[in-house]
Amino acid sequence: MRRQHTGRRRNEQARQAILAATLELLATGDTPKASMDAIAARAGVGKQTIYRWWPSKAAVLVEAMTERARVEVPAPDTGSLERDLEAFLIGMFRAARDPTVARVLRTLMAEAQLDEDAASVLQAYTAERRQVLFAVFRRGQARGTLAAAADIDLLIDQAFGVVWYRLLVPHAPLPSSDAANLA
Amino acid sequence: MRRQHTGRRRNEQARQAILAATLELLATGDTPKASMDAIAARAGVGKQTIYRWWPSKAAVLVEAMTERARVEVPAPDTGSLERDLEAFLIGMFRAARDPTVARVLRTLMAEAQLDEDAASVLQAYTAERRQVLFAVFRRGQARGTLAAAADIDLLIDQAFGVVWYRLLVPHAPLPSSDAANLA
Amino acid sequence: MRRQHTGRRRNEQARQAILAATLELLATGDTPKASMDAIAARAGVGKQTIYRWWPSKAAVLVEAMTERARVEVPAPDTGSLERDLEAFLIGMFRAARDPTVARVLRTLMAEAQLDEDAASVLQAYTAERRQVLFAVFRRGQARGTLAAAADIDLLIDQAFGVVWYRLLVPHAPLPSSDAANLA
Amino acid sequence: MRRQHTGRRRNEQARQAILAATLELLATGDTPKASMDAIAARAGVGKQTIYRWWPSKAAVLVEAMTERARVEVPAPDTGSLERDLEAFLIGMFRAARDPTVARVLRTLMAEAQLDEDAASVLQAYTAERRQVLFAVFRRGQARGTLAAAADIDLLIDQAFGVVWYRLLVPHAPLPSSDAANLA
DNA sequence: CGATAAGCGAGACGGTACGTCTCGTCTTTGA
DNA sequence: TCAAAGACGAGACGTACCGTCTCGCTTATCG
Repeated sequence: MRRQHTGRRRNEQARQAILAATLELLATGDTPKASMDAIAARAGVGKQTIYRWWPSKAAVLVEAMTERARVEVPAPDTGSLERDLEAFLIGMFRAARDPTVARVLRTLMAEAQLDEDAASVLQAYTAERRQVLFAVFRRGQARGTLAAAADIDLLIDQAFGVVWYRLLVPHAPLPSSDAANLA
Repeated sequence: MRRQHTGRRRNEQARQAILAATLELLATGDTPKASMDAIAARAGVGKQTIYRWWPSKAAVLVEAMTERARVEVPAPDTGSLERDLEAFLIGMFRAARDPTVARVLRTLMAEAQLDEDAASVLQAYTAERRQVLFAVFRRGQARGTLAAAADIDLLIDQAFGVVWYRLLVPHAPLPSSDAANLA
Repeated sequence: MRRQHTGRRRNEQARQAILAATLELLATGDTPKASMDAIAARAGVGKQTIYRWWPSKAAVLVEAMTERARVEVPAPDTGSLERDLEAFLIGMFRAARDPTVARVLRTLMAEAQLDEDAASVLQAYTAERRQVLFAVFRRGQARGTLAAAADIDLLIDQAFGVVWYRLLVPHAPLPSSDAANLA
Repeated sequence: MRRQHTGRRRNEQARQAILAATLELLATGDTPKASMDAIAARAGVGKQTIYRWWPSKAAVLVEAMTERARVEVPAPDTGSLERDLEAFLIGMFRAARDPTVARVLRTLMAEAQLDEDAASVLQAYTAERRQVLFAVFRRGQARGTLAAAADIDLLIDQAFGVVWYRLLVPHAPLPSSDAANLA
């Protein structure tokens, strides 16, 4: 019988240090200085340790964001499509207003345009987020609040589109009131 | 009286060659190979000639895009807000479907997240594009087709948001039918 | 107690390749083509690897020369000042007649005039070479063959001066017979 | 019959300004900042004006040196080889002690190693200087003070070699006393 | 006096090399 | 067997000069 697992186990402390270092580096200064070398140095970790567990910088970014920042907006189920939607949007807007989260998302997006692996990481992340909103709309259709013919995908894109657009081309804040209007 | 202009004039041929080389490099292959070195080499131009006239890669991208690709969607004035809007959106979607334009826009967006003055270049470009759509909505309000209280900025963000979102997180095409629906 | 040395060790193969490439590039052609880029490319090495270990091109040149070319003229001790001196000079002339060595020395000297820390590299190299000749003259003084009042530094400068001068302003060859005359 | 000379004449003021600017730039600072752009800018002159009259930077250096700095050591004829030689050497040493002259000579030598044209300029300059010393030694032979079999070329090389060597590898000053010793 | 011909300051041009930065991989040693 | 430390090949970045090439203006000579 083969040995199941020898050697040292994954160091949870290191993992935390890496994610923390990533966010800290992105939080400070205007220009994002979050190079892999910088992250490793600040986390007191070898670069290989990062690459052992994450396939790319983007993956680190996503995990840092979802684990430590509060981006995972819950999908409420109040019984009313409008209220569910508004709650979701307000949560999303609030998260996006956090400067660190904003920075992470922007860096992630940039990375995704330049690197194929990063793109698929972002793809996975957004797909998962879309799923939540999808459920909200589906419930609306089930209840008859939303026309069965409505193009849910397009509706979702409108919601996420506004947030991303304001994140990436910062021309206006993201007040919660807009979330309500949008709904 | 001061002399008006001394020294050799800007070489228009070089300028064209640079813009052309930029688009060509972005058009080919999956990974964007549009480094400044590559652009200069392909254009048969010294790197300094690029840096003399454009402050950043982003600036080159925007100029290449607006000059040579057909991204400047006109703002029609048919008398009907709905028709104007639909025409604009369809034009925008069509432009975004061109692979080269898409690549340029994505690269530009990535650059803008990583580099401060790339950001201001993108800012200027989007502001100008927003202006066009702004006029359309204003006319709608003037005619009473659109509620005076409507948040035009938010409406504009919805429109551009959808396009950018689909460009940057490619999960679905940009069919013209969606443009109609959106309107 | 501090750790002695962690991390990957210096790659001796890379070091050799760099020094070899340097000499090869200097050996070929009339105009010296030994740019850092060219050296790195020919050695199959990243430029950073060169800059990690040598502060300047001059440092690479000196090391290439002392390691691979036979410039380290030994200091004989035959018992006679005249014979020692002649042997040293003949060795020096012979080395300087090698086209590659000549090219290296000339490039090194040029670099030293234009770059401050190239100058200190050359300084160190020449100081070490002077030391050898210094010992020869000292022995002469000890034996009484050379007047105690003789300005050894000046004598050394005459010896090296002639060689360098003929290297840098090539108006005549460096026949061994001259070395004898000089002695 | 062909026209002799039409058009504007060479601007002597510009010529002087160029030579002055060259020396001034070499005189200041440790690192030689005498780029052609810098010279032209400081002289208030177009670069083409320099290249119209001098084939290379080295040519400008030589002319700046011979025209404005006092390097042209005269060849005295006192009737005694020893005195002539000493006078010449003292003059040479004094000139070489001037920091600006030293800088010019060093830059010139560096240039000559990297550039073929510069090399021939230096060749011409040194050949002319050698001529002067050659005459001195010849007179010595004529008078019988110097053995007819003496290798004059080698003697000249020793004299110039010492000066150049101390200029290029600055390890000791150039006191006039050494000039006497050398003689 | 007007045509023709240089020379001039200014500065853009195609190039080459520089030295720095970051990426993701590879290697060594200590724990 | 894992982890830190850190060297490695690769390649883009933005800057500095080089020597050449226009521009439009100024100055000289000649028909």
